[in-house]
Amino acid sequence: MDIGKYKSHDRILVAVDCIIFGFDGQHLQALLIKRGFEPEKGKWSLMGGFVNQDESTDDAAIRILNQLTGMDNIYMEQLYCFSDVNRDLAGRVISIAYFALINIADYNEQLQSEHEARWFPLDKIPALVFDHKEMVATAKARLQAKVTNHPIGFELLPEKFTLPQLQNLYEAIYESELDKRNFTKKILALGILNKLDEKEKASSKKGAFYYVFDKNKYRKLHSEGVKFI
Amino acid sequence: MDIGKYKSHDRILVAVDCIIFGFDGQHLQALLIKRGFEPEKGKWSLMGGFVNQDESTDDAAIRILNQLTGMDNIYMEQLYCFSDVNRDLAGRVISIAYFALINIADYNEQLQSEHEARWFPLDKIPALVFDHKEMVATAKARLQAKVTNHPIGFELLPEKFTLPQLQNLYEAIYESELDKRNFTKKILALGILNKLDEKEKASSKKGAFYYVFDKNKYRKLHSEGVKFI
DNA sequence: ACAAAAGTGTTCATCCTACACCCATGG
DNA sequence: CCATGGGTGTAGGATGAACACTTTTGT
Repeated sequence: MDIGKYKSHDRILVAVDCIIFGFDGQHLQALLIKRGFEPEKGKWSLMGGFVNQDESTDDAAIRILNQLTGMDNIYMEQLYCFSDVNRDLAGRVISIAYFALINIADYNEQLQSEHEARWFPLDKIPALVFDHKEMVATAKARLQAKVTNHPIGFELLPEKFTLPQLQNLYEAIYESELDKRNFTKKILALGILNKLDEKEKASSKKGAFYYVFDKNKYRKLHSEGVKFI
Repeated sequence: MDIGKYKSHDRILVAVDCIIFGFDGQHLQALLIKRGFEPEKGKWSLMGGFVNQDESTDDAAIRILNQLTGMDNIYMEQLYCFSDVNRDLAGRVISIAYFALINIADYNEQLQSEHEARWFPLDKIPALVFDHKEMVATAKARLQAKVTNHPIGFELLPEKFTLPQLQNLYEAIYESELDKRNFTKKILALGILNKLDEKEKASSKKGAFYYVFDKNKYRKLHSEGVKFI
């Protein structure tokens, strides 16, 4: 491909870094790895990698996420481009950050060990390389804002979940407690959850009914103006 | 600077493109230029340019915006990274799009001519090069979302403005009409506008009082949870 | 029987929406 | 004096927040 007039301009290394969120039932977690190469080898880091000539940053993020988790079809969205001149100790690299939401139970523990990956609760993130701390903070803020108007919280839960589990999730994301009755009322009023006959009995004696998110009902409703929790 | 282990990776041309919004009192406008170089020379385009090794994308956007408008201290925020492999006809270029809000009256007409720049109402944007149409659409959506919770509309107005002018602006952004009484009530209740004694008499016989945005009052209030219009 | 979590309604305050007339002034 | 746009208040409906007791069942 002819690069024509562009020849004389600076070319820059472009990376993607992924903030991967999971939920263990109580706390919101981020998946971090021990960085495997210099500089800063051995330090905690987001999973990342370089963007190739023949792939979009979206494709690169998908590839890199799959490398770490073995998972496909993960909810992911572009977060922000971090481009400070000295953000990477080894040279000029701009990074397009992505955040991903995964059901922590689907996560393949086996792959984890190759990269020395570990989940950290968001309030216990260790020191991270470069500007990764800022990336995590930005991702958390984006998640909080987004979850208010979009049904992405379900990405962090198993297919079947109970209302108490869902409420715990929202409480973890918002870092504040919600009223059980108001929460139930609001979420059920949306008409996007289907109640199953089955109960989850592990976490209480009475047991809580399972629900599933009905994407079709949501789409119909989503023509205009959705408000979540 | 040592680029260490990164040497073997692909380097990519990184551009920024600016969606520049202005407001003429009635319609929301975007500032476009006739592209001055190949490929697609002579076609309508967003103002853009390449990011240098020694500058952040923010700095590049500021530089490029200044080149076109001669203006500094412009409200600008990063929009999105567009990175499709074939988005630029002349080769692999990723573009970080920024959107800017300027007071159209401050805009220096002189500079305009160098770049053959012109304002276009948002509903009359001509065909644009590459993926710039998508960029404009994304910027418009972001502006609509952002203006609801953040006092950035004022960036599009002169320092002194009337309530009818402000309402026209919000109507232009939302593409819908607002009730005058409700609008006035809501915006004044925020307590972030200072009324002047002076009236604007050009657009009506009675004249409308000028107001100014009080950034300090806003900051105090902004500790937590602002809702705008 | 009791501990532990699930489930369920009502009241009050607040916010949003709809709506119409008088005012000031330049021509 | 009249045409034009500026300015103002209220009532009804919808939404959000606060709040406590009963149910189920495993131990």
